[in-house]
Amino acid sequence: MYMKHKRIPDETIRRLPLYLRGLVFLLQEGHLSVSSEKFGDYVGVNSSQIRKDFSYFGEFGVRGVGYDIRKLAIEIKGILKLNEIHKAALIGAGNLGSAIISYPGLQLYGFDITAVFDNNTHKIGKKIRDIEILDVAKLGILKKKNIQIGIITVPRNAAQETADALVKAGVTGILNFSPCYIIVPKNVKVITIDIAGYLARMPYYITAG
Amino acid sequence: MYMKHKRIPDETIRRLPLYLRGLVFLLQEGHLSVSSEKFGDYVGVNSSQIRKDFSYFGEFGVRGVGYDIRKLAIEIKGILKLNEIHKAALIGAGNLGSAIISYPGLQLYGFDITAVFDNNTHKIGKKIRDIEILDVAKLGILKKKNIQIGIITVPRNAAQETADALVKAGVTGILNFSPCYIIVPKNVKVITIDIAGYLARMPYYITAG
DNA sequence: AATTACTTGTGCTTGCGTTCACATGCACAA
DNA sequence: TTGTGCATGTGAACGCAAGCACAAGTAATT
Ligand SMILES: NC(=O)c1ccc[n+]([C@@H]2O[C@H](COP(=O)([O-])OP(=O)(O)OC[C@H]3O[C@@H](n4cnc5c(N)ncnc54)[C@H](O)[C@@H]3O)[C@@H](O)[C@H]2O)c1
Ligand SMILES: NC(=O)c1ccc[n+]([C@@H]2O[C@H](COP(=O)([O-])OP(=O)(O)OC[C@H]3O[C@@H](n4cnc5c(N)ncnc54)[C@H](O)[C@@H]3O)[C@@H](O)[C@H]2O)c1
Repeated sequence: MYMKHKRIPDETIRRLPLYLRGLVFLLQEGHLSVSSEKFGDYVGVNSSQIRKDFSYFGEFGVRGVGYDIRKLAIEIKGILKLNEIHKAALIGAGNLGSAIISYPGLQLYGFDITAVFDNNTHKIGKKIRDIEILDVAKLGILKKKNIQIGIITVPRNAAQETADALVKAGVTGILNFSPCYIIVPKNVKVITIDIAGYLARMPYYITAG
Repeated sequence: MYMKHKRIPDETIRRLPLYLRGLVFLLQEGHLSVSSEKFGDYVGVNSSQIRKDFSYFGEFGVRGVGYDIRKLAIEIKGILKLNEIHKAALIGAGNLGSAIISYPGLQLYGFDITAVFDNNTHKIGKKIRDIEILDVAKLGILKKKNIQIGIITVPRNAAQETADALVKAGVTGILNFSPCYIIVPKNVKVITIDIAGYLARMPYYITAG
């Protein structure tokens, strides 16, 4: 893959999964190629923004024609390192955790939740979607299983200790749904999704005055 | 409330719920006042960023002393229009929808999901957390109930039609969990949370090379 | 070969957001 | 009343991101 020497904006990285998803669905709808203009309308991003985002990584389109959807999707998968399956572990098999385990949408990006943990003795040993819930004390097996990604869906007050345990088990990427700031070594990436926080902005936007 | 004439950055609005949450939890831990430095460490934001964010709305602190947590929380609630309870409707009582209905964390910001809809005849009439699931065909009652906020947790291919129905029912703010771009009139605010998209960035960050 | 229609890739401008650095102001003590 | 310590509030500098506008390149037609 041809690579530019420029710094890549983090906002660009943030949009790439959105683009990839859009391309996959366009393919499913029977399209084979698309212009930046049409694609921009489809995913809700300005067309020159899209062209610029791609330009950081190479020249993926054909002037006067547009982009080959299949080819572009492969390029983006490569950039995001989504070419191979990524195994992930989920800690906290509660309401949200169960929903995420059952969510087929993660497959689109090549993710597979292959290990689930909890500390509730009533839940340990049971299964969700054919995956047995394990005792969180056995988190150490992630190293053996070579799992690098952890998803935290435990209550807020258990989030930091869970993160610590994940790091100890060799995890280098954490997706955190608990509404709190988590401290990790700087070689570990944490992405926190604060669902309630998104909703909390709504009244500001929709209330007159 | 004293108001500056400056334009307020959207990123500032995005951080306010985070601040409010941090303040509430600090209060629960017994603190009464906090400095921007300490608070910054607590929520994971640079301290001068915090001071600047507040400065768009007034002078909430005391020089040499810090911020009165209770007072600051009230100010932020006022800015975000979270002083009164906001009723919300949720469409799609599936895995994710059920988790969100059961989530107590929305109360912190004053949200109350008072109406739930689905189109599955097996679900209509049943209850989740004492809330009866209604037929989505009856979405029109939102106008009578004066509900302004809708939460979409239906499958992707039903998201746009659900949004259309919500808009028709008078909703002006939509929190959308479906992985797709939704088109609405410009007096309606849509916030889309693409959970899988967050996870999809992880391999880029944690993979060497 | 020349013309037309179309769309990409990108230099440049503009705008937005973050961080620095310090003057300002408060509290408390001597 | 003066001095010391501390933390806020903000102008100014910096850095990052978005969008414009057009040259460059492709395809199809005459
Ligand atoms: N439910 C939602 O829609 C929602 C929305 C936004 C954020 N969240 C956040 O996600 C997290 C989980 O929410 P939930 O509604 O699924 O809660 P839940 O109580 O249904 O589930 C939490 C699970 O974690 C387990 N657990 C508790 N402590 C543990 C520990 N130390 N180690 C391992 N497992 C442990 C519990 O046994 C339980 O199964 C919370 O932090 C919550 O704030 C939830
Ligand atoms: N489950 C997750 O963890 C998760 C994560 C990220 C995104 N999402 C997204 O959230 C949405 C819901 O996911 P889910 O896992 O809860 O799916 P689900 O299938 O469990 O639930 C969907 C619900 O919507 C109902 N429904 C379908 N069409 C409808 C219509 N036209 N009107 C009203 N109700 C309708 C169904 O009867 C069902 O109860 C999907 O768009 C999914 O992509 C889910």
